[in-house]
Amino acid sequence: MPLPSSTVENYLKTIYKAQAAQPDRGRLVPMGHLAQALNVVPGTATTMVKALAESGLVHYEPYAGVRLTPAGEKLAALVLRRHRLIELFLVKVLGMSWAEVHDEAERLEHAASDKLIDRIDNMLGRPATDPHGDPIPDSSGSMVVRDYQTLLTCPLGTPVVLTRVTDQDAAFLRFLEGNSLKPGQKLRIEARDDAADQVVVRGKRDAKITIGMRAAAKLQVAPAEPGS
Amino acid sequence: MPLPSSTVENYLKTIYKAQAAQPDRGRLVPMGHLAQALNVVPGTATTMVKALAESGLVHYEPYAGVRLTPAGEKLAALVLRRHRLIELFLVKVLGMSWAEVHDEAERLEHAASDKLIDRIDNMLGRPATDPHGDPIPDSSGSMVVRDYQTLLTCPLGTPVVLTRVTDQDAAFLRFLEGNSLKPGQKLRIEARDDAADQVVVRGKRDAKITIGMRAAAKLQVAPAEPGS
DNA sequence: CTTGTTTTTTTGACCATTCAAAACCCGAGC
DNA sequence: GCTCGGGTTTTGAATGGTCAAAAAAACAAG
Repeated sequence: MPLPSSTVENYLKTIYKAQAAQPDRGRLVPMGHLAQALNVVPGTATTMVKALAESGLVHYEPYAGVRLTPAGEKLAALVLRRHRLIELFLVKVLGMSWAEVHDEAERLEHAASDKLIDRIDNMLGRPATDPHGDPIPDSSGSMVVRDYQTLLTCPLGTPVVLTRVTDQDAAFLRFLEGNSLKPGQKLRIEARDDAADQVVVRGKRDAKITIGMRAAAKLQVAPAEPGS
Repeated sequence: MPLPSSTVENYLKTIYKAQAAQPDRGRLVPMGHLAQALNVVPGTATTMVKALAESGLVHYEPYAGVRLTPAGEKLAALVLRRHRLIELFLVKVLGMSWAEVHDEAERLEHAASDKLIDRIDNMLGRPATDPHGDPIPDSSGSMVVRDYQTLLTCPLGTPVVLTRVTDQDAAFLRFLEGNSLKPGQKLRIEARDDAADQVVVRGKRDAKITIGMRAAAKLQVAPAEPGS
């Protein structure tokens, strides 16, 4: 009943993201994974998750893992909503860099009221995605999840649009920014070489950028609209 | 050494404001007053204040009270800075009402980084006061404290400008807003009647507003600039 | 199966913050 | 000076979140 502490919000958010990241979205998230993502020892995660289960926010199976209940999922989505709207706001309105907004939003997301969030949402024109291309849940906690290809899986040669970057690491984002690799950017894959761990893309003004496969997997793309 | 928790920040801020509110700015703030302002029982305040004294942020005299050290004063001023810049930002940029920004800022002030605050400060043009007319400390923690008259003490008849409202109560602020009593508004005191507990003010477009003396004491004014 | 490794849970402890209530101090008035 | 009462401090306990390390369960082979 009482409003969730920021710790609880962080647990829910982390479980949510872990669930979304694994292939089968309904599978249990192992405790170890959760603990690592939250930077706590496994025992701490166990304790906390049991409390969350107590309040009906997660389903917990000892020695197996944890999964959000519908209630927990909604709460997590609202935290994500706050986080992503704040990120976009910081970039669009305050002119902050793509790379530095994550940490800021990480703290502000627990302090911003629904009223403030709604005002921000409104001011930004009810956006669908944040600066990284991550979808923003609406105020009821539902969002449109789209499955994209990555630079590893998309077809060679055909034009695509960068839609989403699934890594918030500041250094990585700065690298991308330096190469104009931001959501919305049109690209074409020139070559992929497994052995050399290379993906070669043509980006802005046909600039050639070569990245490794692990990085390429973090860049999601959609087929380019023909009419643009 | 570690960054202060929001609890610590709140204690410092409250002591700061209590010191500023009492006639002799260097006097000790009694524990009871502090506890009441923070909504904790006196014993809690004692415990916390002893810890603050331990870390050199306050000077504490048992059974007498507490006062900020220079270090504590600086920290408190920076919290106030964050609070007031956030309030002004919410009003100016997000179009929120004067009356509702206080609570929001109360939480955000503990989550906003220096970088963000500086960006806000910059965007607002390094303002000197917040929406209530409270002065905003600069990034080094110093601010210009000006002593104003109040509607109780200012001369009758002569034009004055409302400069500061020393009460954050939302209902009170809504009342003021409804009567165009916001900082910057030109006023003239028409009459004061101790017995009737009345102060009669001519405000915007000569509208006549009558308020009680306790309220009048919360409205600070400066002599109106002749050239306007 | 039994052994060894990995993961998870349990246990006991700690820190920050808080309250309730008992004990204490101190200045006002007699 | 003594006493009373209000403010203050102490004490003991609770809560939320955490860790370290011991114990237990699950898993993967041989």
